[in-house]
Amino acid sequence: MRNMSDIIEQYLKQLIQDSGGEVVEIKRAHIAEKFDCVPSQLNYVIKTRFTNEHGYTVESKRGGGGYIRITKVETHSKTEYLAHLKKLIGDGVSEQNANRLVQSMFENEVITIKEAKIINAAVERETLMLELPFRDTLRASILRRIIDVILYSEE
Amino acid sequence: MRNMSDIIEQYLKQLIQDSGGEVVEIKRAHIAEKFDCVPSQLNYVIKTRFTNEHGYTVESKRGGGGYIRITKVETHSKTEYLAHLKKLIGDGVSEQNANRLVQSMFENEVITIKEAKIINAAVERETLMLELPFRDTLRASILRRIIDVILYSEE
DNA sequence: CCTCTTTTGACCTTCTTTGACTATAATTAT
DNA sequence: ATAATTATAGTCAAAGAAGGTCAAAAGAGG
Repeated sequence: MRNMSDIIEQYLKQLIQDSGGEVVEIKRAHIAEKFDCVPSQLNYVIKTRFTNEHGYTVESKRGGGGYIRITKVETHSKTEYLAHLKKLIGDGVSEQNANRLVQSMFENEVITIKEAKIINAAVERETLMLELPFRDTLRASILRRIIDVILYSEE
Repeated sequence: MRNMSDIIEQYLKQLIQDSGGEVVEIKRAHIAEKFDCVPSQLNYVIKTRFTNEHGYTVESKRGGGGYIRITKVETHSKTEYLAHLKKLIGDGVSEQNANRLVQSMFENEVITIKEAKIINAAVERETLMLELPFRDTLRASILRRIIDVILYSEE
């Protein structure tokens, strides 16, 4: 793969899978050493690839016996999961976060890849042709409506 | 041969063929060096010879480990039909006409019922929260973008 | 000549990597 | 108990590594 951050991302996701698909607990320094990078790179990876929008929760503790725990958000109940996403969207959402949400929905098999592309296209910056902050508001509105539709058509 | 852009075009198409005829991933700077031209020439080549209309999709990423990926898309039989729809949409479209278009796409099996619902949700009056005539303009923009991804993301 | 296409380069934006400095928790020494 | 030390993790900004944009200059064709 292309770069260290991507590699570490994959590694962590594998760890989650291997441990039952829900959670993983790591030592920051340990992973950093394994991949021969600075510890703070782990923070970067987490901040860009394991956000709420991506469907993860991260907890950590400093000091002796410290750790970083990454938990995958429960998606067994599609209803709750989608309600959760709607909450994250709120009244406004950036394109970056929107993409993360869509990615998460795809990974959780709520939508297909084609649906993901359609949704992303609908909320792209260029498509929405508006200035901030209206653009983020509109994007949120569109996404919330789409999620509603997905909720309906599941039943 | 005639000029650098044509040569690079041929080279890239050859690369796609050699790798199974579907996709190629390059480093812009690397190709530029190979042909002893400025990196931005690659952008020119891509913009003039690997467009959607030519049957290609281009994705890219900046920063460390960056790349440009060119994917060849089978131009399926629906191409003309969708181009026609885009023309109909033009710079503005009412909700009613939008719904008709979406319905038509569904009936022509260009999209699934769920995709139809998603698209309709995205362009609803309520969702778009704008006054006329901006609303119709925005709706047109969204629909045109969506048709593009439908056209060029097939299979 | 005039127009269209190609070539170039300066400047911009985005993403990643790195490291110095900070914050917090546990352990050990006083 | 309290203080000092050690072990972790977090933050933030600078440096580095790509790719993107745009318009001027150069070239090709009619």
